[in-house]
Amino acid sequence: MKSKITLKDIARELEVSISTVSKALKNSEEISRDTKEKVQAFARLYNYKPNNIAISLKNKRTKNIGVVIPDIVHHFFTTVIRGIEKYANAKGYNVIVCLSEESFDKEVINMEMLANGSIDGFIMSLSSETQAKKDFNHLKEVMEQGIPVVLFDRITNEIDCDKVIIDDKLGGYLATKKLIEQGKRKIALITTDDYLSVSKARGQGHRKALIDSGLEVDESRILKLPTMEMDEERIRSFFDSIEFDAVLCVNEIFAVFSMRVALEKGLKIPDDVAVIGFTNGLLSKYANPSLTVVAQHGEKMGEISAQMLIDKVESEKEEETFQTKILEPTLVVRDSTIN
Amino acid sequence: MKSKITLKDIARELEVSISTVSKALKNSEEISRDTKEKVQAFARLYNYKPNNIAISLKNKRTKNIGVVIPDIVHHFFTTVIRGIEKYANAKGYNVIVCLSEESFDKEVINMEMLANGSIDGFIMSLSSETQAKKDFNHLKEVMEQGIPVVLFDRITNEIDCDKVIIDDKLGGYLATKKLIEQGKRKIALITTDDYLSVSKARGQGHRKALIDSGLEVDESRILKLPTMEMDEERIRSFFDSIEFDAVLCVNEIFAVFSMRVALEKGLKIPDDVAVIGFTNGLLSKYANPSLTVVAQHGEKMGEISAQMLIDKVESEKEEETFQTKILEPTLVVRDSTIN
DNA sequence: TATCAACACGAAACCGTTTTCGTTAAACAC
DNA sequence: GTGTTTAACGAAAACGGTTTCGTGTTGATA
Repeated sequence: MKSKITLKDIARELEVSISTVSKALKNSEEISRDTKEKVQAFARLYNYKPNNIAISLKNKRTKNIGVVIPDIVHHFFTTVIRGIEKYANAKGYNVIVCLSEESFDKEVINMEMLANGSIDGFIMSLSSETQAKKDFNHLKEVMEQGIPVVLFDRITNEIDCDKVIIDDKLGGYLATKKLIEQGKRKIALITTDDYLSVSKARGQGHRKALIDSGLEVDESRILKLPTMEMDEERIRSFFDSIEFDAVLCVNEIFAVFSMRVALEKGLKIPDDVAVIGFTNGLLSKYANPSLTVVAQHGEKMGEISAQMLIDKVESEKEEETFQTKILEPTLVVRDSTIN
Repeated sequence: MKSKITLKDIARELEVSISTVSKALKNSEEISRDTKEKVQAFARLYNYKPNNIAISLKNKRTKNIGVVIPDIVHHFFTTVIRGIEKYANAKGYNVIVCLSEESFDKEVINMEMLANGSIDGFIMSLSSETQAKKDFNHLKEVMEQGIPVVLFDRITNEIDCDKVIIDDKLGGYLATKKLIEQGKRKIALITTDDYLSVSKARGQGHRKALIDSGLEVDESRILKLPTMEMDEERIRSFFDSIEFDAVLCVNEIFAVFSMRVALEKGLKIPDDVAVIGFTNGLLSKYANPSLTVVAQHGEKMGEISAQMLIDKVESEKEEETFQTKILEPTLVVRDSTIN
C-alpha cells in the first residue's frame, strides 16, 4: 500500500522547499525551467494529486454541494438528482445526497451536519413535515451563515432564496381542461392535504379550470390523503362513494392505482373513465393502459437548480437578489385519455 | 451575515488559549470546572460548531463515503442508495453520489476526483462499459492507496475486495422453475449480452432450471439485447419470431413491455403467457396485471455494503481479508403468473 | 524551608496546501 | 568598487482544528 505522496515528500526527495514544489507544479514564473521540469516529472512519476481537504481548508471552498430531499425512491426526485449531478459534475462539484424521509428532524440534522464546512451550498426540497410545521429556522440559519440555498419543487414563501418550481397550478389547470375537453364532467381529484405546496397549487389549477368552464366544484369528488403515501383502502372506498368519469391525481401511483380500480369495476379507459397523473415516470409509460401525465421536467429542474446555486457560490458579490424560476409543465398524452 | 465562529474567536474573547478552548469543549480533565463552564456557555451562546474540514485534515478521516453507480433513475439503485444512506447516516457518515452513466471514462474520472481525500471509501456497482472492457485499473489504484472498496451487484472477480451480490443464478433458477411448475414449456428469455455479470448469472440459472427439468434449451427463445436500454422494436420482432408460453426478463421494464405485447396479441396473462421479471419496483406492483418478480432486496444490499465499508474504514488492522456476501433473491408472486 | 506532586493552562507541532514576503546571489549600470 | 536590479528560491503565516509536551502556581509534605 503506497500511501498518497504530498508536497512535503517531493520537497524532501528533491531537496527543495515545499513552496518551490507548489509553485513549480503550478508552472509559476518564479521558478526556473529546470526546477519546474524536475518537479513536474517527479510528481508525474509518483502520481501526485493534491489533497482536496487541504485545499478546501485553505480556500474555504469544498466543491461539494448538499442535496437534501425527502425521498430518493421516487422517480421525480431521481431525475432532479441526475440533473443536478450532471451540471455539478461538469463544473467540478460533487453531490452529497441526504434524505430527510419526510421528517423535519432529519432534515434539520442533515443540514446541520453539512453546514459545518462540508458543502458550499444547498439544493433542497422540503419534507412534508417541514411544510406542515412551517418551521424554517434551519434554513434561516444556514443562510445567515452565508451558505446559499436553492429550493426546488416543495418550497415556501417564508424564506427568501433562489427557487425553482414548475407551475403546478398551470399543470392542474391543463390536465383538468384536457379532461373537460373530452366531455368529462364528473372529474375526481385525488390529492394530499394542502400543506404540501405542490398539491395545493395543483388543486387550485384544477378548481380554476372547472370554474372557467362553468362547472361546479363538487367537494365530495375531492379526496385529500394525509401524505403522498399510497392508501389503497381509502382510494377504493372513495371511488365507491362517488360518481365519476375522470380522475386527476397528484402523482402517478395514485393514478395508476385508480386505473386498476376502474378496470376492476368494469369501466373502460379512457371512454368511461379518463385518468391523468402527475410525474412522467416509468410507471406512466409502461402502465396498461399507458398513462397521460403532467410532466414536471425534473432533470431540467435539477440542472437549473445546480446552475443557480453554483452561480451564487462562485459569485464574489454580496448582493442579495433572489429569483424564482418557474418551469412550464407539459401534458404527455397517452392512452388513459382520448387523444 | 454572521460568519462561523472558530476556536480562535472564542479564545480571543475569553482571553485564554486555543488549546484551552479545545480541551474545555471536549470536557477534558485538564481544564478547571470554572473555565469549562465559561467556555461551554460561550460556545453555546454563539452556536459554535467545529469545522468538519479542519477535523478531516487533522485525522485524515472525512466521514464521507463515495457511491459510484451507473444510473440513478432506476428503482434498484435508488433502493440501494437508500439502504446505504440509512446505515451511513446513523454512523455519522455522508454519502457522495456519483453517476458513471454506464461510461468507463466517467467512472474513472469520478473515482479519481473522490480519491484525493474527499472520501474514506467507495461503494460501487460497475458500469456496463467497465464490465465489457474488463479494465479495472482505477479500482486497483484506489485500493493500493489504502482506500477500501465494496462492490455490489455488478462486480468482477478480477478485483479482490468486499462484495455484496444477490444470487442471480438462483434468481434465474427460481423464476424458471416457477414457470415450469405452472406447465410452461416454451419459456422465452429476454436478457443482455453476457458481459453484464448479473445477466450472465441469471441466464445460467435459467438454463440450469430447464436442464434439471429435462427441458431443451432453445437458443432461438433467448433474446440478448446489447444493454439494459429498452428496445421496443427488437422485443416486438422477437416475439413475432417465436412461439412462447412464458417470458423471463432480466428487468421489470422488459417484463412489463412483454406483457403489453402479449396483450396486444390477444394472449391472456397468465394463462396463455406467464411473465416474470427482475427488480421488485413500483412498475411491477402497479402494472396491469401486476408482475411477478425476483426481488433483489436493494435496500438490504445497500445497508450491508455500507456496513462492510464502514467496518473496514474504522478497523485499525491492516489485514487484507475480503468477504463476499450473497443475498438470497425471493420470488414475489403476483398476477402475471398463476398462483 | 526545600521538595514535590497536582492542577490548570499555554506553546507549538501537525495535518497539506497556498501565498506573501523576504533573502541570496548573480548580473548589470555607473 | 558600489549600488541596483532581477531571477530563483525559501521561510513562515494562514486555514481550523487536535494533541503532546512543557511550565508556572499552588498546597502539601518532609
